[in-house]
Amino acid sequence: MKPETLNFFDKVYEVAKQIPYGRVTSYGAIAKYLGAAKSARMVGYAMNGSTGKDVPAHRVVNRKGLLTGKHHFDGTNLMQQLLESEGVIVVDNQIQDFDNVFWDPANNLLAK
DNA sequence: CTCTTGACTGAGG
DNA sequence: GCCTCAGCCAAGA
Repeated sequence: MKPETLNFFDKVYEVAKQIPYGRVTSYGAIAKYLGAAKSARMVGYAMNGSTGKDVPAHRVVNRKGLLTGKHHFDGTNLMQQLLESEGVIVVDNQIQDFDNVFWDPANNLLAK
């Protein structure tokens, strides 16, 4: 099947599932990997339906490492707790040492 | 079909 | 480094 066979949303889910434990990435990184760097917002929009799809949406944050999507989780601090459970330091909805835990799909699914 | 909204990003001040 | 503006594309009303 061709990549075009998959919907944009499905592609986002597939990439999100590839995020290793204790790592995070940004919407833009995923969007760029999918060839839709201009559609970073669509990634977030797609994640809207990620709940209940085995997609670690808590590992996806904006380029600042800020947990912009935490409001979409059940609890108010659920997203932060999930990240901290994986060894990611989160303070005030923002990931600490972001560059260290950042995971770029284009630099791992391809190069690696 | 048109308008609004949005889990974003980059550029400019 | 922070704030504001504009561009981006898809889905829902």
